[in-house]
Amino acid sequence: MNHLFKALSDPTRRRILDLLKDGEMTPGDLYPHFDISKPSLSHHLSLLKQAELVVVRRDGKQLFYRLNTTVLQDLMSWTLDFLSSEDPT
Amino acid sequence: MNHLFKALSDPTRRRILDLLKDGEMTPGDLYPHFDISKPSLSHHLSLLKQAELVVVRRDGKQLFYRLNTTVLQDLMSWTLDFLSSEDPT
DNA sequence: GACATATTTCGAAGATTGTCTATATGATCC
DNA sequence: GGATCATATAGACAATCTTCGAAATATGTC
Repeated sequence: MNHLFKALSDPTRRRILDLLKDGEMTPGDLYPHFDISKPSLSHHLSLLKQAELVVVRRDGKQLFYRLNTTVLQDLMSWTLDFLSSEDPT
Repeated sequence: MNHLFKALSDPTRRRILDLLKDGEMTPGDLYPHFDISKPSLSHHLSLLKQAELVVVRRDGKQLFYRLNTTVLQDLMSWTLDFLSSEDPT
């Protein structure tokens, strides 16, 4: 769970996730959307992968990153747990 | 939104929120649950307040911190946005 | 006003993070 | 096998974050 929150705490990484909403993308596709170097982008993708927010597949030379919504469901549960515990004192 | 994610990215702060689920608490109440100094705890509370995850009221010498679930509803919306955009290609 | 209690703010040390350039890996093509 | 393209890893540096002890603020009591 800590990996997840750490991964989400950076704006660049959240923007990556936003872009992946429309379907899988390669680092090469993502790169022009950011003002950072390719290694930096790669590093962000690595953290997202560690947090299991994305999954990767390889096709030839390219890697395709795709959203993994499983962990986001965990985030939903985590959040709901607070909303349901609200004490209307 | 960035303040929110940054605030949630620390385990100590998430634990504070957990403790506040059962109702409002003072820094003095929270302190024995952690292995950090009072200034550190105070700092975490300050970040949670900045992120609007908690609200504070004073009664005499004591400050009472309480969960503010409004922002957590925003987090829910943010998360749901991903789950609904899942593309079953 | 002097003192005690509850909590925060200040200033600095150490750890973690984001970024870069340079180099390495993996896959394809000739 | 060598060249090339796509991407990752290594190592270094600056910025940010967490933490602390010391000092400051706010409230209440005598």
